[in-house]
Amino acid sequence: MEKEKFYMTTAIAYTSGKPHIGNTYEIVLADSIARYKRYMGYDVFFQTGTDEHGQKIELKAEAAGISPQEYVDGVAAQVKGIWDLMDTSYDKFIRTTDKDHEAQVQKIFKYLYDKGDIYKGHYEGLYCTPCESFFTESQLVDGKCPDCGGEVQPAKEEAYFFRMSKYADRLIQHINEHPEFIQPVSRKNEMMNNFLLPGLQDLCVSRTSFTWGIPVSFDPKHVTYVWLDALTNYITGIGYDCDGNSSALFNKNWPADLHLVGKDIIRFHTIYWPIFLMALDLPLPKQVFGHPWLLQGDGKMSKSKGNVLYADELVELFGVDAVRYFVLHEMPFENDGVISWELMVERMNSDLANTLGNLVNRTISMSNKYFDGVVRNTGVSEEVDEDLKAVVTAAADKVTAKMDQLRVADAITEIFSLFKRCNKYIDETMPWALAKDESKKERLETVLYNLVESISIGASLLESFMPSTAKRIAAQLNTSLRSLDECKAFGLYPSGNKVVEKPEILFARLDINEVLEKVEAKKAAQGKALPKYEGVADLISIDDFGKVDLRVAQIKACEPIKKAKKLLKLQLDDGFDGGRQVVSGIAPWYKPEDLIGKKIVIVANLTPVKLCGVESQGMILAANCDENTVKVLFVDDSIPNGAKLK
RNA sequence: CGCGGGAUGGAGCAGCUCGGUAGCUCGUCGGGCUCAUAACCCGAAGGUCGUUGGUUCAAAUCCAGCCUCCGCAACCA
Repeated sequence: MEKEKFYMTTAIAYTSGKPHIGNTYEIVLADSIARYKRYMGYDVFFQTGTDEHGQKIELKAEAAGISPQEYVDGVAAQVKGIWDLMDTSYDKFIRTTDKDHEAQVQKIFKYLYDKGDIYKGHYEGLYCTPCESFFTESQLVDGKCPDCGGEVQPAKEEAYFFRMSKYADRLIQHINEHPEFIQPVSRKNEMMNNFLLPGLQDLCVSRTSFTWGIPVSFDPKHVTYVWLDALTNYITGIGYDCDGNSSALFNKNWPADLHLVGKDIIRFHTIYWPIFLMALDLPLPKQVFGHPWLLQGDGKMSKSKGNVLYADELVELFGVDAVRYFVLHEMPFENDGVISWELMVERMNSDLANTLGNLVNRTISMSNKYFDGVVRNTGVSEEVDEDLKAVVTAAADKVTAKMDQLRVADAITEIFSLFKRCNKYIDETMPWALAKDESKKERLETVLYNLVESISIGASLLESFMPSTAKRIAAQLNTSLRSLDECKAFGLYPSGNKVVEKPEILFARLDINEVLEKVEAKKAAQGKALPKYEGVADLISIDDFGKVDLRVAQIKACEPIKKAKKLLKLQLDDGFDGGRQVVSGIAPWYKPEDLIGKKIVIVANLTPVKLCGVESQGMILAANCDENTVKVLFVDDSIPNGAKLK
């Protein structure tokens, strides 16, 4: 019988930097699904890869002093390295800088242009120069820029657009007729209500403001803008050809059965991507699953503190399968999961070391102790065996049912229920008591056989999620992992087989304090310690200091900025005509009326910037008292406005 | 009114779509057992399911408002 195909993808990772544990989560989740589908008998093709174009990368490369290509080569290798480290079984790793991908994107762009779905147009609207933003008539406040209140003028900028509206009705119909298309369902309503029903805007698909992208073949000053470039990887990666010469792989696998993406980009995958496909006359993917995020909890880990979690660091401390187990287990289904060192250690100890590791260990130990490792089924059954057998043989179907709904965390829980049942069985049968009675010897053999058999099945089911652990268990039991069907029958472990003499510790228990110490030690080793004043910035010369022009100024007016939570807009008398406007992130600590009239110190020669669209011509000095408190530096009223500090 | 998510015994979560005994893991306490990685098994305590109101015979679950926490965004110059 021909195997049914199953084509699934992850989102491609953006190569602006090293992927952290949250990115890694997606590939591990996808991998466990891919492996389980194979296990179920599907002919799976599993694609992942990297998204390598865009302005951000251009800038990063420039900052690093290398070409964008060199930059993305480096990051892509890093991404692939982590995917491999996590033991993921992808079939194809596509990069959007692959030549065949680029060629196809150009062809697709041209095709859609010729077809009239892409047209050359303009960003047109009322432009606010300081804010560098376009607005529509309705967005204006009193005919002025809603952000800064400044004058706006009509302006336009050339760009290519995709006619989204043309296909909107078809898409709405498709979504309504295929309730399984967007998963979880809660996302479906979000898409419909927020984007589709109000009416789709045409999508800008080219840019002229940067060059690191796929040029539009017939208008090379434009490069293809992100979504047409990135989303198409799902078809180009398996050999789509716009001219009609698609590969056999493509013809077999398209449409995709599952796109696995982060919930943040589900919109692009359930609206823009299907519409692109309609325009190309291709069938739509069967399902898009927007998975939740893995967040770093407890405030002890954050980007700003420079201690973001990376998969390779976690692996170093816990091992690949433990990290796989953790990310899969902590991610319920619809809600975001949390990761912290404490939670990692708890799961390690409780589930992996105690429930699973210890079970394998004690079972093998008893086999050796009582029967020199030989496991025989003597068929001396008792009532208690029945429930064990029922639980064990039912596990496969339960796991499959959960996996069909992509409830990976629940699927794993089912497997661990099996192991827990085994532990209970040991207590029920009390092998050590049987061992004391020579007449119970055969009963004892059966008990141990039942345990070994149950563990064999559990390990087999576990393989998709923790591949190397499953193999290690099988090796210790001196057996091979079972097929899914073989997991539904009890008694396939060869009677008379001999397990290893010395059980290997699968997962060692960890002490949370030791782990935290190691983490601290590692962090300390990484950060260059300053000998005397810890946390103080590098030394500068007096000349460097001289570059900073500090002045006293008085606050004349002050008001909050509507769009911002933390920002206040301050009008200052800095001793110069007209004064100046400064924006400062002190709203959580000061009310405007508390500040008016006060004298403060400002940095007078900072390059002006816009914050939340409001121009700030300097910065006021304030002290970080602790993590959550900022206090402004007020100065003596007798100091004249504009006085320079040194 | 920027977008989104959450609030369920000490901690982390499930249950909510399709109202009707509040469940799991960890922790705590008590007990059992000793094969095993101080592990395993059993039992107990502990919850007005954020708040107010509404619908209903019945609300953790549906509806409205509120309070609060959190992510993201806005480059906290």
